[in-house]
Amino acid sequence: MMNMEHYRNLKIKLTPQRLAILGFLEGNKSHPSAEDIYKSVLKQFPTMSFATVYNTLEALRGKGVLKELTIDPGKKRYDPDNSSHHHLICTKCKKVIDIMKDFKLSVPEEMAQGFEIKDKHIEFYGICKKCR
Amino acid sequence: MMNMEHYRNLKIKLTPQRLAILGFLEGNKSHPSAEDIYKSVLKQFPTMSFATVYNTLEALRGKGVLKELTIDPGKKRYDPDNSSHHHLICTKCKKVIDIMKDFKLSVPEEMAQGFEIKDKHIEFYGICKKCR
DNA sequence: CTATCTGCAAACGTTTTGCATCTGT
DNA sequence: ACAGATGCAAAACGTTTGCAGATAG
Repeated sequence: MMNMEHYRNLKIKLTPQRLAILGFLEGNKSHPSAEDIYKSVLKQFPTMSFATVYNTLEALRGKGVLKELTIDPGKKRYDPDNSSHHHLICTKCKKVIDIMKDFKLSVPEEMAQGFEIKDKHIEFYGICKKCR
Repeated sequence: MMNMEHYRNLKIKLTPQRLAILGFLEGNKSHPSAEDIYKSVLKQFPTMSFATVYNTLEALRGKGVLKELTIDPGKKRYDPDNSSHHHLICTKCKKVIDIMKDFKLSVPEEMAQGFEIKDKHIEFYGICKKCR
């Protein structure tokens, strides 16, 4: 459980709406979309708007608190785990699970065309237990 | 250079618009968006519409001629190379180059939560020669 | 001949923006 | 007090759809 001090260290204004979003995201492994987050927080704050959701997500991304995932065509999804890890995606139901393993991959220099490689993300695709 | 017979084997109607799209994609390593394709074909066919672009791309995807890439948040990009390969993306200018290497990766069973893994795609991120 | 495709315009889902008001620090 | 956040509505953006007319096979 994250404490208030942890949140204060983010140096962003801690409004009730933002605390609700942070609370929803904390430990959340569902890789939610903006709408998932909006719907959840709407229960506590009936005046919540998408503007606030996106504003908060962008602020948190800027602080390195979360990652924007582009695994879903047509919508962004968010991952509150900012550590380096990978994803396994069910191609039927779009469920996403974390793969917490550090793969050491080397790209031959002649393939990299002068790029300086900084990071990587692996998407594994498959069919989950339920969908099989 | 693909010949007409190759295209006929696709068993889709070969309209002039479709041939123009196929011509643009052939050997194209730029990973274009729908708009890139639309703009290019518009020069030859001033009445070209996005409906036709998307219709054709979906038909070609169905035939296994191209891949839809989700590397760019907010828009799909298309890769006329349907073989298994990976991508190196410049985080500044969004340039994408192909990494034609077969990485053998194993996901520990206890991490896979009963998924049947079928495929994978690696995105490498970096800064390209020009942007450095 | 006819199943399929084209092109237009409207609709859609997601994300962004402008702006008046409000609030955490 | 005031920099910065909220919430509403409108706009922007990429994509999809409905349909009347056109065309490849």
